[in-house]
Amino acid sequence: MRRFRRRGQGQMRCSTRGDYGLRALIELADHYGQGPLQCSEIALRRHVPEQYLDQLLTTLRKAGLVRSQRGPAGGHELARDPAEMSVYEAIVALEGSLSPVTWLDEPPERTDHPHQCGQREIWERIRESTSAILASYTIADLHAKEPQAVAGRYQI
Amino acid sequence: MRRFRRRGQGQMRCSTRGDYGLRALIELADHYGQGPLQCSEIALRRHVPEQYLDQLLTTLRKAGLVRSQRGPAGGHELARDPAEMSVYEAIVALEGSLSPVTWLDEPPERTDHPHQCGQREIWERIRESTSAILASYTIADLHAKEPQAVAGRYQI
DNA sequence: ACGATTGTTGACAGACTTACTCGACTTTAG
DNA sequence: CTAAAGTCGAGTAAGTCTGTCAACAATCGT
Repeated sequence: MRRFRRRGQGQMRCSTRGDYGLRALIELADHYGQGPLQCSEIALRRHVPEQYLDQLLTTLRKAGLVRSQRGPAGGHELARDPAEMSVYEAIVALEGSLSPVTWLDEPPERTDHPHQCGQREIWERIRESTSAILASYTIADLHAKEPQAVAGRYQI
Repeated sequence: MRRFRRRGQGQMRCSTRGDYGLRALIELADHYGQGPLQCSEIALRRHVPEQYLDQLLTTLRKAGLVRSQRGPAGGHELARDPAEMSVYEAIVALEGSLSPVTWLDEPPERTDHPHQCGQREIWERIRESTSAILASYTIADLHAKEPQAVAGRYQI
């Protein structure tokens, strides 16, 4: 016997990427159809570090969720109606695979541990239920639920 | 605009702790009622690093899932019938909170970002469905599903 | 009494991830 | 010309994950 270590709080987590990215999408949903918003303004209003948000917007653009306009008075806007954009798409773009265990994305043959076989079914069910829940919400849903204090302008 | 970085594969993950710990519990279930098993033997048969497994067994013992016997011919055994031990208990003991986002474990008041409010409902539903799935399996279920090749003795 | 085995505690290391920041240069559009 | 986004490449501070190593105590069978 040797030792053990304190446990942090949680596995299966969503990082700040998902959180910040969703905040940006909600802010964009708030301005949908009213022209592009600049990264700096989104960052200011949603309390996200600007240069970090920049990376996230690039990710979202490459995933086709956001369109960007260069030049003065340019900025970012939603590529589609927020009611047609699921939270699932956003989270997958921002966070990557939803697999709770890394080996779940690989075929069972490549998993060299027959000792964990019984587990595969469990984690697959969890992944599916997680996906289904995320897919059942749209960006518009989140936008609609947000408190008015935040929907107002420039709450610092 | 600045840059962004390659994304790894996945958030919301279960680490090797959960995997290894479950393997150990399955092995113990295989010997349930036949006296204690030593850490070294479990490690050998389930291909888990021995000293790491040691920590995990300590964690499982403190959570009341495993009983340990000191002295020669000592070892570890399941504290209860594997059919009465849920995978949920094991994973919570091994991995900690099941919250997909850290702030979910804190009360909404303490969450100082009203910008993420709409998200709380989503992540809570995911946590609940994950818990329900894990709670619906027992260690005995996993043990029963395991291929015979593994259930045999000393496959190296 | 001896030896095998677990219990407890503390330190540490290497690889990776997360959350960022900074700088330099390019492209687009008013 | 300038304001904005696009692209590329570095780097950092902190934390986590997966372990290893060492010392010492407690328990039990022989």
